[in-house]
Parts: sequence; structure tokens; C-alpha cells
Amino acid sequence: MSAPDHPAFAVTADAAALILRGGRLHLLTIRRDRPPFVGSRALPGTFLGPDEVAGAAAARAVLDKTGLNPDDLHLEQLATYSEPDRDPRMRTVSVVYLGLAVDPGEPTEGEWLPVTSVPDEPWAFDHARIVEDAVERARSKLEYTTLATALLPETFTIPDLRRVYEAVWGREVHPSNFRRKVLQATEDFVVPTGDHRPANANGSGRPTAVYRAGGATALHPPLTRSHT
Amino acid sequence: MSAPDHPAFAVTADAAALILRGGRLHLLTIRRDRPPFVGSRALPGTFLGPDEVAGAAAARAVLDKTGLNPDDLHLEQLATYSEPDRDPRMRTVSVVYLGLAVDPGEPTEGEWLPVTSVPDEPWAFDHARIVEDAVERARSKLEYTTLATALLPETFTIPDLRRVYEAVWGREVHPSNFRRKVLQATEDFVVPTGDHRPANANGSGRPTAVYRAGGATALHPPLTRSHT
DNA sequence: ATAATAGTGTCTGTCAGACACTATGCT
DNA sequence: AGCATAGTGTCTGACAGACACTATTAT
Repeated sequence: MSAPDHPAFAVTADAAALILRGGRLHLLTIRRDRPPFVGSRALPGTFLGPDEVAGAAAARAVLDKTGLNPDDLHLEQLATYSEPDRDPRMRTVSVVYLGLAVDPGEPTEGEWLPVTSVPDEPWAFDHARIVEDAVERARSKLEYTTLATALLPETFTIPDLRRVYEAVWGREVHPSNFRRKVLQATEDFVVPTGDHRPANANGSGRPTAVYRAGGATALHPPLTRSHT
Repeated sequence: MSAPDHPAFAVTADAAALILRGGRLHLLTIRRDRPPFVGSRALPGTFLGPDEVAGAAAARAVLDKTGLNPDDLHLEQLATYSEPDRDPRMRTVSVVYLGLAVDPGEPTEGEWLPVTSVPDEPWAFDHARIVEDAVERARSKLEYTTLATALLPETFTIPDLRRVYEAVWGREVHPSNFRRKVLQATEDFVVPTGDHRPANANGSGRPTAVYRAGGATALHPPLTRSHT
């Protein structure tokens, strides 16, 4: 298939899949069960099939291990890593995707790792760097897109949405100002369903209005995480 | 080299290289001189060498055709395209870079094409879509990064910088407000050299202060192209 | 009543666009 | 003087963070 003028490469699609659990961001990781890097933590990934687009392969890598419904996984391309020595076995180019979903419970293989607890244990390949890139991408995309709703179920409350921002950004967000910006600034970020739900498990607290994600994808103006 | 469990791919690095010429944005294009798509317009690109990182290959593809100095070409990864049928010859994955530089004059091969004049002629492969993605990326990155200086020589004036924004965004920018935001809002976006130069070729007009790019890479707050 | 949380109103400072005005070169 | 362009000052409205206050549930 490959002629002498273009060397052959192995191509993988990997995924940095994030969920919210217990108010903290978690990343899907596996432990490698074969060389190289046996026992090391790694991102789920798969070799690209002969007739497969990279995004589909990345979805496959995540869905195989999580039991998520394909429609509930939001994937977008993060970057491609092509350093010649990044895979000791062979020359491998990895197209990495950022994935966002609602917590589907424990994976069939692997573990949801809190992203704030930086593990001392080493990562396989260059995955430590990729994780950093992925988390930073998620943080910045929350500022100017409606991506946060991908971490929430179909219906949610404004405080739920605020907790997503707090978890991803790792800082508190003022409730009243957040509410104002979400509801007023960007048209169609969220739309009210008319329903309400209890404020918390105890039942205390004023009931909360329920919303769905609107059609907007970009936030104008952005929700800045800069100052304060 | 490739075992049965991972198919082999050809990998290319392509570049959407942009310059400013005559107040308009131009894109480096070539005409294909061999199948497939003989005679069609295409982005410069090259197969990735056996020990070459994709960014280096993209730089090589541009430098080979432009005579640019490597230090004068700003490259950053745009996206990777992996649709199975995008190259009729073989299965090809292309890592595409966005390139920005100062006008180096006519290329040794190819042409600087004004990006506003959408040519009716067809593009090779999926390059038409890639060009759209690249231009949109450039437009949005000018909002929140200091990327615009990559299209200017080492020293430039505030009106020069404004004309970059006008060319890339395709709209006028208010001179006085632009100046205020560049100089006040973001620390170290540009730094004055102390020199001045004539306002225009005629010599008429107040002389202009000269600046260099500062160390900043991100703009806080961003320069919005939204309203008005 | 008190606790807990949602949600509203408002004060104040900053920054946006808009634009009048001044500065400095040339012919 | 008049033209051309750079650069300053300022008005006004929108929006930011901050925070006091009200609303609605439960115990």
C-alpha cells in the first residue's frame, strides 16, 4: 500500500475524557497491561481502523470502557502528537480528542481519576503532557463556548452549571453574577423548562428552576475566569 | 515495521501560510503537478519523514517554496484531517498547521492568493475546507492572543498593527479605541522603540511611533471583533 | 425562629464604542 | 492655509465584581 516515497506510520486516536463527580473533575485513565509502560497510567486509545475517521476511533476507545451512550459523549479534537520517539515500539502519530460526558459510573476497565490529585506515578508515553493540554483546553473553552453543558445531564439548574465552572476552573464563582451573565448576556445558552426541583437532598433551601441547554455554542461575551 | 494489529498510514504535514500584502490577507497555494488533482489548487504539504515531527515537516513545506527564514515563520497546529477517502491514492492522515509570516515576495513555486477572492476553481483533496478552518482560526486567535505581530516585521507602528486586524477580520477598526486597548489593556503586547517614522509614502501626516512585539502571548481582555 | 439555598436589586468602577479635538508632518 | 495622518481627551452606556436583601423550602 505504501510506496517508497512516504514512510508508513501507526496512527492512534486517544481521548482525554472528563466528567464531573462529587463536585470535582475526573479523567478516564487506564493502566497498561502490556508493553511498553506496563502498569503505567495512560489515556484510553486505539489504533485507527483502516476505514475509520479519527473521531470515531476516539469515541470507540471511550465507549468501550465506560458504557456511555454514544450520543452522551461530546468529543472534539484536541491536538496531534507526532514526536518521533514518543512510542518506543514504532513510529506512532496520535490524534487526541477531548471528551466530555455525564458520570456513567465506574468504567468496565480503568478508573475515573480526580484531575486535581496530580499522581506521582508516571504516565505512559507523553500522556502526562497531553492531560495538561486537555485540562487547559477545557478550562479555556468554558470561557467562550457553551461546552459546560456537556458535563451535565439534559436538564440542570443554574447552580449545577455554576458548579461545573467551579470544578473545572478550580475556583469559586459568585452565584448572583454568574446567574446574571448566563441568563442575560448570552442568548440561548440555557432555556427554562418551567420545572423546579428541591435545592438539595435535605429538602431545605428554596427550590431551583430547571433549564435545558439552548442552541448557542459560542458565548458573547465570554465568561472570564481571569481576575478576582 | 507495522504489525497486523495496526494498519499503516501515510502522514502528511500541510500548511495554511498567511501573509499580509497590500492590506489584504494572502494564502500560499500551489498547483498540483501530479495526480491526483493535477492542476488543482492545493496547500503546500509534504509526507512526514521517518524521524521528523509534524511541525518541522510543515515548516519545510513552506520554507521550500517561499525563501522565508525559519525564524520568521510562526507555525501552530491547526487540526488533523483523517477522513478515509480524503486521498484517493491511499489512506492519508494530514496534520495541518497555520502559518503566519511577513510577505517574503513571490514564492519559488506557487502563488500568494488573496483569501477574500474565493476562487471558483476547485481545490485538491479537502483543502477548501481546511482553508476555511485556517482563516477562521486566524480570525479568532487575533482576538485573544498577540498573534497579529507574527504578520508584521520586527518593528511596526500601531496603525500597522491595526491594519493587520482590519485585513484579517475584514472590517474597519476604530483607530483611537484600538490604540487605547493595545497600549493600556494588555501589558507588554507592544513596547515602544522610541523611534518614529513618516506616516505614509507622501511624507504627509504626523510621524508615527515605532513599536516592537512585547513578551505577552495572551490578551486580557481580548480585542473583540463582535459588535458594531 | 433558624438554617439553607435560590434568586433579585443595586452600588460603583472599569471599559466599550463613538467622536470631537489637538499635533505634526507635507505641499 | 490646507491636507493627511497620528494621537489625546471625553462623553455615555454597558457590564464587571461585590454584596445587601428578599424568597421559599425544611426542621
